[in-house]
Formats: sequence, structure tokens, C-alpha cells
Amino acid sequence: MTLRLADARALAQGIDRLTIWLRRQSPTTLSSSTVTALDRLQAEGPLRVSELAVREAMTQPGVTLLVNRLAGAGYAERIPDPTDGRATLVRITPAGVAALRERHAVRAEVLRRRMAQLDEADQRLLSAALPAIERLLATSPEPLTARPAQASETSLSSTPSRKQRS
Amino acid sequence: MTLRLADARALAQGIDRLTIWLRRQSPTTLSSSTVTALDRLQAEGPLRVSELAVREAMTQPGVTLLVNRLAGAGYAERIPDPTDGRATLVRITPAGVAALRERHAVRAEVLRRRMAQLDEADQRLLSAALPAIERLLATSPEPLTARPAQASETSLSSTPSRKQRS
DNA sequence: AGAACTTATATAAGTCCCTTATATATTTGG
DNA sequence: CCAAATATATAAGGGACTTATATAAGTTCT
Repeated sequence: MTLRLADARALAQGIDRLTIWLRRQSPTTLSSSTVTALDRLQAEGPLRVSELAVREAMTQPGVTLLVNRLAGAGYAERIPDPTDGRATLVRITPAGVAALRERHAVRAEVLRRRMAQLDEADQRLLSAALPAIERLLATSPEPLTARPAQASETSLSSTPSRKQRS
Repeated sequence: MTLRLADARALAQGIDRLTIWLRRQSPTTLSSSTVTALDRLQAEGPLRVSELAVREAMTQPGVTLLVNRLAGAGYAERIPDPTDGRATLVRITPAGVAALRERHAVRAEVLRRRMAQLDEADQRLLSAALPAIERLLATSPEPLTARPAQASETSLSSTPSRKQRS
């Protein structure tokens, strides 16, 4: 057993802190939810509003609002679903692709500069671990898929309760 | 040069996706801002409202509201600053420490289970990279400190503009 | 074919957590 | 000791979600 709980704890904290650090370094123009939605639309192609809601772990009305914002900014557009007149497909636009690329480029560059300050050995360790991280995410049963959250006692929750409807 | 831009890009994406995955796996009761504030209060001891605002990259009134929520939940308390009657110090409570430990334990356990599914070689690669990640964060000029954000063109920003006051 | 479901999205109203602008309370300096 | 500076709180507003409900388009049954 090479892996200990302490390792998981260290990795979890490292992820948290890197996330915070990255967010603060790059004066991001896009909110986190718009980025993950755009990422998905780019990776998976046009999706229905309801499909996007499931994958992004949001409610359908929430996604309608999100798509309104994306469409308002020119980053996505609604197109009719040829197979079902009730549904609308959401498609990322070239401007959306560009915004996404820009954001990722900025963050990657910030991170690259930071990594460049490590010594050779540490850089090699990081490079070597990347495929493992890749596999850590790839083996996921639901790669980036949703899971319902649960209610909270106080008002500190970041994931308000989600009632199931029959 | 062992380190390439592609590596930084891969790491940035890995961080993003792990963050999303972790958030979705653990039905978190605490909002992200409360966790980072509590983390800091635990790590650095009692802080003034205004000091917390600077370090958490929030406005002072925002922190007042945050502290109200924390106090309401019993996770932090206000104590008078002995050196200045105008100021109040914010201190994490035992309940706050417990909530933090609980949250971190859950997330670490989720991550540990996932890591355990990797083969031995990948686990070793991850373990080996942890100290490098540690140093990546440690060498930061401002380890977890704030930086002012900047305005956005549309309403998609996650970091609303922050005017400087003379 | 057409009335009665069912399903897909949109709208309405409310909450949470931040913002800017301003008020209140305490300290400090002339 | 009063005026300016400083620390926090309050007020009003906005962004991004939620639940509940309405509208529009397919499906089914007789």
C-alpha cells in the first residue's frame, strides 16, 4: 500500500489552494459556471437545455438563465432541435470558443511561470504525475456528471436542497 | 527544459476538473467562501474584519456579512480587540474547527477512494509529486493572499469591479 | 382526428452572497 | 477637547442560483 490518507488530504488541500491561487492570479472575466458550461458545449457539441442541466448539476430553469447570459454575451446560441420542436439546442459560438481559449491560455501561462520557478527535479515530478492525474479523472464512473446535493442545517450551504419530484 | 506549456495546460485543467469533481462528490454544507475564511482563521488565529477582507479578497462590508453568517452558525465569534475599541476580532470556535475538520475529512476520503483505484505505479507517481505541489504553493510571494480584480465587459464576470477609493 | 396526458423550456418569485455608498462609533492629533 | 481619521455596520442593489408554475409541442388512446 503506497497510498495513505495523508496523501489524499495533502492532494485535496493542494487542489483547493491551487484553485484559489489561480482564481486570484487571473482576473477572470467569466464566472465559473459559464466556463464549465462552455467547456462542456465545446467538448460535447450542442446540447439540450435539460441535458446541460443534468450534466452541470443545475436545475433546468437555472440553465435557461445561464444560457440567456451566454447568448447575451454572444458565447452561445439557441438553435431548434430538428428532432423535437419543443426542445432547443445550445451551441457554443466561435466567440465562445475564443473566450474559452483565452481564459485557458491565461491560466496555463500563470501556472507555467510558477512551475518554472521550481527546480528541475520538482518539475520532472510534476510532469511525471500528470498522466496519473489524467487517469484519476478518466476512471470516473461519471467523468464530469452531476449528483444531487443535500439540504443544510443553516444558511451556509453552497448547495441548496433539491427536492425530488415524483 | 523539462517543462512545457502543455504541462501547465494539463495541470490547470486537471485542477479545474478535480475541483468540480470533488465539489460534486461531497454534498458540502458549507459555501466556498465560508470554508476559506474559516481555514484562514484557523491557520492564522483571530483576525480583524478589515484584515480578513484584505486576505480573502472581499470588501469589508462583505466580510461583515460573512462573519454574521459564521456567527449565526456558531462557527466563529466576535471578540473585542484589546488594542483598539473600534475594531473587532473574528475568532473561529471549536464548532467551526470541527466543521472544517469534518469537511476536509470527507473530501480527503472521497479522493482517497478514487486514488486507490489507480494502479501502484500511478499511486506512486502521485505521492511523489505531492511535495512538488507543496513547494509550488509555498514559493508563492503571497501564499493565499488577495489581489484586486478588474471589471468585465458583460455581466458574466465572477469578480465584479472594485473601485479604489482615495 | 381530437381531447387528455406527457415532456421541454420559459417565466415568476424568492434566497444567498456578494457589491457600492453611507452611517455610526472610537481613536488620535493639533 | 474638538476635528479628522479609521473600523465596523447598515442600506440598497445585482448576479446566479433555487422551487413552483405556465406555455408550447409532441404522444397516445378511443
